[in-house]
Amino acid sequence: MITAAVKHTGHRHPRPRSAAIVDDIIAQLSQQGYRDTEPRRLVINAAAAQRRPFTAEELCAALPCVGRATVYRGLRLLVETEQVCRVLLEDRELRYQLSHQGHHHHLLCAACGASADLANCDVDALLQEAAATAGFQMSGHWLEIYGRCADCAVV
Amino acid sequence: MITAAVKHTGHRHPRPRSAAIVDDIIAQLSQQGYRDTEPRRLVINAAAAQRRPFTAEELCAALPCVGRATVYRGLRLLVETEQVCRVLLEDRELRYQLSHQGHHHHLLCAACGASADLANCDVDALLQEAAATAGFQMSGHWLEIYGRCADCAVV
DNA sequence: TATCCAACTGATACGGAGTATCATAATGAT
DNA sequence: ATCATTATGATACTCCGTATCAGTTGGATA
Ligand SMILES: [Zn+2]
Ligand SMILES: [Zn+2]
Ligand SMILES: [Zn+2]
Ligand SMILES: [Zn+2]
Repeated sequence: MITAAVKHTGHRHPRPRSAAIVDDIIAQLSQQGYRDTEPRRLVINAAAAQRRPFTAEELCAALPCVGRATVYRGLRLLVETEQVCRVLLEDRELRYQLSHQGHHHHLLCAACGASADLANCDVDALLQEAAATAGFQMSGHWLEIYGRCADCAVV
Repeated sequence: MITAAVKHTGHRHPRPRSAAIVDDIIAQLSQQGYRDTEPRRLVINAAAAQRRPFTAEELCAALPCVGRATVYRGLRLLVETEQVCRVLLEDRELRYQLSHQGHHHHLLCAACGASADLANCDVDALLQEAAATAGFQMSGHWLEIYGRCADCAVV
């Protein structure tokens, strides 16, 4: 049986490191009028525990006590509030990962599944310009980068 | 209306303008060992008749006499042989369009659904470089650009 | 032209991913 | 403690795409 993460609010026992993340996200959601519920915390906690971009179904499997619809709703909310990013693999499988805020793109390793952020990249400006040259007003874009991370690189 | 260059192959009755396209694609497929079949021609013809990126289901609806599985298989083959591109909309809906060969990206208009190609863009080199800086070996990428085409631009 | 096999087709059924519904439960403001 | 609002979860559903498989067709060969 799983010993559930007990909610410690201000006493001596240290909580799992992800607890701070969960609290932070819950706080952000509260600010926007969303409630602090047990299933929602479980979803956030499970998402934070993943080491790789994960699928909604993986989260469902990791949370047998949370309804499937609730997991999907939770993820959708987290994406809407930009706490979680969507990641699209080459085979169009949709995965998620905790967001590091701000606009960025993902370097996705085909070998180990790792995801790294590519920020501070002027791709966006370049695209904007290239689009404008074609008389196109760019309002957004979707960019995923596939390959191999440093650890999995082929010599 | 656009008067297309009709390919006259030695007889008097002009065929629909798309016939040349169909013949060309069928020829390419034949070269690779794929057969020239009636349903396959119908799929290619219907694809060529679309003015906007289209969904597989739209093609099925346009081809009631062709089995659904055949339409899907036909599209898959056309994508594999690079006669057709996949286009991913912002809501992750998958659409297709005849390919203009070579690597390129799409400028997708949210207002009218039009798609224009963005070629001759050095985004790829920039990405490659940015990825390399992060120790990442880029092998591919997915990029779609959303916004408004010249006709639908907001002043 | 007849033969023959691999490729193709289409009806059907299946599976995965995500959402609509709706009765019930929990939250948090008062 | 009350109560309106929001959230939950079981279920059923839709949508997209694919596996299956018996029957058909294309086209190479003779
Ligand atoms: Zn981006
Ligand atoms: Zn890796
Ligand atoms: Zn591309
Ligand atoms: Zn437009």
